[in-house]
Amino acid sequence: MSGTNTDVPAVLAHELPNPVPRDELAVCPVNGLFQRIGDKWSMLVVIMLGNRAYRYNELHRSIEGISQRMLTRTLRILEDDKLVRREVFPSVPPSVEYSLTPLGQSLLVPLSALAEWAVRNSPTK
Amino acid sequence: MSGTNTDVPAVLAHELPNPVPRDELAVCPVNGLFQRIGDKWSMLVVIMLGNRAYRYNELHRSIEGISQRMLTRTLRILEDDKLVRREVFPSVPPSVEYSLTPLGQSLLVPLSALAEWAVRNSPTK
DNA sequence: CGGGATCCGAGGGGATACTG
DNA sequence: CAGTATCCCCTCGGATCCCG
Repeated sequence: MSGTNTDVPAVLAHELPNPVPRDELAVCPVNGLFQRIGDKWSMLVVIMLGNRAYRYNELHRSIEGISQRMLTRTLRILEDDKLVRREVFPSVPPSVEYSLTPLGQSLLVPLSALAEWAVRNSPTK
Repeated sequence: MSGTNTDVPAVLAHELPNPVPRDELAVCPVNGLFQRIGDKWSMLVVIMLGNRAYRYNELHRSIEGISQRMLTRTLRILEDDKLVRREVFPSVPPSVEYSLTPLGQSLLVPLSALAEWAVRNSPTK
């Protein structure tokens, strides 16, 4: 149980000093990002917002298939992660605009690379 | 239901012809890959195998925290996706070796880019 | 050694209804 | 318009036992 992860790749070596307490592994930023990428909608929203700013219902209609609950939840999480910015315009009726932060935009780069890989290599099927 | 996804980013445009049946969206290779990235262990296994080939229990010990069930499941899925190759050596005791396919290795590139982004931009916290 | 089969809890995610 | 609240299902993933 002690001598594990000794030959871990460089990309993760930064995260696994060695006899890594498994709690540390859960907090690993790489896995953290991977988790977020995995939840059904996050990255789709990021990609949409990479296009331009959207208002709430506009986003809701554009993604079509996402529930209000999940859209809201996804946006809140992305907001907490500083990937998305939320701007409220106190008009009548109220208007809320979502856009990518600089951090969010920077994520778009490696993300697109991955998306292109997926497209280029078919659905594996 | 009809006029949606008209301003979808180029990266997804390939996948969403327009009045997209949501089943199609589920089959989208980009989302497909993202899902797989998200499930707790897949990409960790890919990264490990990016290092070198591993035998089953060796992999099990190296990741340490993964259950047999999930390791097996993850490997099977990755195998179906042609990302991982499984080789059985009919020795006594039996030996099974897992390694990345060329496809799997090619995934490693954009994946590392994403991992580096995650490391560079802290855990957002 | 390399798994498969089964059971179970946690939470991700959809549908629907309601609100400021 | 932009959400919140509730219910409920279903999958993910861990634990445990068993097998060739």
